[in-house]
Amino acid sequence: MAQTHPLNQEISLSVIKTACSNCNLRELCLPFGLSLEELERLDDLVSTRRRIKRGDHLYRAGEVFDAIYAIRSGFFKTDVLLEDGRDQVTGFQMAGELLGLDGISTEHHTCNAIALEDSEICAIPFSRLEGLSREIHTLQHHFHKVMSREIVRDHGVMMLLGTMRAEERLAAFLLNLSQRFTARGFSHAEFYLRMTREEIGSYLGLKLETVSRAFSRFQEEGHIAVQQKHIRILNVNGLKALMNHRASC
Amino acid sequence: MAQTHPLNQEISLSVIKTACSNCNLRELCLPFGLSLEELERLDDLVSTRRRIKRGDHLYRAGEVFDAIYAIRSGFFKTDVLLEDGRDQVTGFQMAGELLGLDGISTEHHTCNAIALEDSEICAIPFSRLEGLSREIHTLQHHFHKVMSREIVRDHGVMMLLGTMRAEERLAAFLLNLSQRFTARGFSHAEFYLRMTREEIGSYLGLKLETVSRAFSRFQEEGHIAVQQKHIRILNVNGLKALMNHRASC
DNA sequence: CGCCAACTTGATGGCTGTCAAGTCAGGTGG
DNA sequence: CCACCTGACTTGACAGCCATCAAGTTGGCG
Repeated sequence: MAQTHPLNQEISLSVIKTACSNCNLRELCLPFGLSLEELERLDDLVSTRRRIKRGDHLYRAGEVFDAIYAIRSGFFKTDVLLEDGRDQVTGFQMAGELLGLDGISTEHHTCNAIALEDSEICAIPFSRLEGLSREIHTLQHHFHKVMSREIVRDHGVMMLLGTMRAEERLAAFLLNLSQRFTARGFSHAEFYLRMTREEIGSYLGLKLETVSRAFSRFQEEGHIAVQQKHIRILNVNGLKALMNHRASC
Repeated sequence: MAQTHPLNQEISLSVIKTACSNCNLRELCLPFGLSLEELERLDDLVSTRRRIKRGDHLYRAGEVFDAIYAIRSGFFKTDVLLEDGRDQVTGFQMAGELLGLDGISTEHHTCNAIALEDSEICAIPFSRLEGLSREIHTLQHHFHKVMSREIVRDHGVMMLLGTMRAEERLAAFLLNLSQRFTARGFSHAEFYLRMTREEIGSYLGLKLETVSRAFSRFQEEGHIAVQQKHIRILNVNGLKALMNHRASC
């Protein structure tokens, strides 16, 4: 029934119609757990797709919210701006993840979503999603889980910002990326960063110089190999040990 | 129809049956926007109430999740523990706010909820809430808003932890508390802290000594009057200016 | 080929953590 | 009722991590 080996790195060219029912990401995304018939009803809803070029906004803080977005391919960041000019990256999102959940609360987006590479998204009109999830229990429950997962993720970031030192934060960041790439069928040990040192620093509550220094240090100690945005993880356990550094102290 | 002046500081003794339909907090809590008939259906669901003594757990990380909790009276903190022993307070919750949303994601609670004073909560079985919100559109939508608001709140905390200095964080914390007390009909300028300096520090990513020093400094500068846990805000604008301190630099 | 953004690396300083000592308030028991 | 005790808090001295400022390097793109 449900495909148990959900992801391939190469996308079959025979897939023309871009719909949830034949999307490679369906096991990571909103359609998780739906029956074939239910999937087709979701397809109707997710008819709008959009390409977003690298550097362009998917939405901006303050804009009226009316849809959430599933990332079909590509890479995004979200950031928040304070009145006084400070800003912070609140997350990096990759294929299969949802964007825009923050907008439900006030019916206006509260952050900016910006593509870090040419990307493709599926727009899901929110009122129609609510309608369908009133009819499809599985969809409703899964959507609630996705929102809850976002809350848990945010708690993890708060933990990171509140209790970890610079190198621990960066180690946690790399391990998190690695794990998410793995879940998408990519190498867990080798990947390209889509974001700048400054964006990483903003996310981790550090300055770009500190991020750069930490990368260099990890390389000196043989945990990773860095060449600009290309990262190879040489010693996963080394990074994990770094992350839990406090345990020994 | 709906009571437009929702909160009184003294609770009428004539209210015996503790149900959403005659709860003083209904405009802050889950019942917001429901009709009388819908309210009664929610009442059936929220039949379980519980008293939690100061210091006791409402739930613990790892326990199976099956209900969310509305705070009827009292004050809670939630905290997360890392494997290596580090922990952090992820939030303080007061009357009318919901606890346990983090548990939906994995069907297990991911944090501890601990009463900071003798409290009373309403347990809301989650599967029944999902059932009812499939039937009552308003309830569904409001619940989504509440979850989304939690995400936005977390982004605010990330901002605070990632970009603000100690005094800015504490100023933001006090202003946030003040605003929430105001919404509940209490004084915006005078309140008792339910939590210790250490808990404040944990929440703000600071050590308790730093919190203490910041309080002293605020007092010296005439922004507040502190006497242990009793806080009087003397100069709201002063605190706001402190919070946006970076603007001038 | 040249420009520019992104990145690396070094030197210095400041904020906040750490360690330590002392104060205060509330609760308990004699 | 008071002395004592304990946890919470305050304050001081010092140190370390990371921010800041600065200069130089790299790589990509027109």
